[in-house]
Amino acid sequence: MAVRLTEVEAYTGDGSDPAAHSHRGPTPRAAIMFGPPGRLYVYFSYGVHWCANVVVGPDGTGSAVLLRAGEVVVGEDVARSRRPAARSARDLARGPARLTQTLAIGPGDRDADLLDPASTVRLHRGPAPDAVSVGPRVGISLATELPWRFWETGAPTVSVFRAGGKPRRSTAGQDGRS
DNA sequence: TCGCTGATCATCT
DNA sequence: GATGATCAGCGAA
Repeated sequence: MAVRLTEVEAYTGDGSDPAAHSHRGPTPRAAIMFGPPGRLYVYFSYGVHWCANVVVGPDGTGSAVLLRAGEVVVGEDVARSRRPAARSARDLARGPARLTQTLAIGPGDRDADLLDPASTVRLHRGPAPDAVSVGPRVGISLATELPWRFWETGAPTVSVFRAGGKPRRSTAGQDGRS
């Protein structure tokens, strides 16, 4: 089956991005981010979900692109069987954990080479979208000022913006969430 | 459609 | 011992 990506976020390990898993160096979890580009970085989120990233940049950079959303273009029946909770086609891969569920990506796909035709998960280049929008990343509480989320303008599968979890005391931003 | 809450655990303090 | 790069289900508007 295949999904066309409609929304992604960038994270860098060069020290300027405290929201990145690689920000504290190559810990066991983030080690794959520091490896060669084109590999899959998979992490377990909130004790419930798996999310997928594509490692990018020169070896050792610790940078990756989080796959946030897409639309199913091949194999919608398979996607539906994997995500019975989806109420509409656009919910099949709308959000990073839903995307991995639809693609059946999990811990077994860690460090998969996305450019190797023999891999179970692969990344292909598709036609460029008509327009791309840029804005703040979703669901993080650090470095919210970096406009490192990119999505296809107008795509119905794009995540609704949410500010990060609980406010982090260091930065000035004090919203009323508790 | 919006807002809230529970689930559940690897990672880091 | 606290905290998330989240989602689904619920009730209310």
